[in-house]
Amino acid sequence: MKSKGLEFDEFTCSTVISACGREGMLDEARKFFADLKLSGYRPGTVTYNSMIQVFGKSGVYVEALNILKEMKDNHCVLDVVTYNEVVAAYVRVGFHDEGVAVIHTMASRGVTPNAITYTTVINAYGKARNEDKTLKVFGQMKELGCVSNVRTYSSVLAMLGKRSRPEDMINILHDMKLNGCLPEHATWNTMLVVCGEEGKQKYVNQVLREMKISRYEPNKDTFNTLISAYGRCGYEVDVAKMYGEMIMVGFTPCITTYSALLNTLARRGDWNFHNKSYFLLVFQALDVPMDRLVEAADSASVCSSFLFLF
DNA sequence: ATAGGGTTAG
Repeated sequence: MKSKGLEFDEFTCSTVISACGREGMLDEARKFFADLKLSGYRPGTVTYNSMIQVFGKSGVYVEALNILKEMKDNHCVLDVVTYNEVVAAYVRVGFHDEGVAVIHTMASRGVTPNAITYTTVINAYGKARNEDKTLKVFGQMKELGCVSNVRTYSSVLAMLGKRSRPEDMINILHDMKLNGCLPEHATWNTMLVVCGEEGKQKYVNQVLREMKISRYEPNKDTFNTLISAYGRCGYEVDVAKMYGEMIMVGFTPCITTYSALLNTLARRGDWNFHNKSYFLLVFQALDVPMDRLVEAADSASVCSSFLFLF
């Protein structure tokens, strides 16, 4: 471009800078940015934003804040992306409360926080298993009239999953549908993952009902997740039912499927002959190929005592 | 042109 005498613009600069960031080439980004300015280019909002992203994503938040300061000193306009990057830079290093503070700052400066802003902090609080703050920010978002989307809901659901709160998850799912937000494949998988302990099979059943109401077509992953979920609850009958249904609708079981079946057995822990014959009968009735099961056991490093069962 | 998320075994 230079040899042809073409000038760089905001498109060129942000593209180069974010490419450096994706590859973790911080020094190259620094040099490119410095050279730009030396050549007389005045960076605009998008170029500054991409620089903030580079340092924010890599956890060098002090440098991200320095870029922000330079941006202000040069009277460059700060937009919603700028603030969102600053929020991301803070939460990246665990400064969640500082991230929330940025939401207030931006609002007071006339830049309205959007779903991305809120989802960034909601997700961060969720990953930190901070149930109270996750829900608090989620509530504030709603009060201020910012509409949640599927990503916002996913973050809240993931947090509730980590905290084993299936009732709340189902409430959130209802809220989601009430707001016309459609659950995605992984949303359903997330819903199913929590229902782990004894007695939780009713939640798996409930989620399954919700799926049907939503006319959701389970894919292969969903069936694998369902088999695992029922397995974790110790509900072998439904494990078998799901396996059968999976075959019926035409999905080919894979290593994950067999591993989930194996782990259903392994979880029981009592390796007496009675269980052995019972499951072999069930598996045979379902046409589960034994060689595939052994292969799964092998690849999944299931304990040798389990292999002994066969 | 730059910003946020979730996925099955153990």
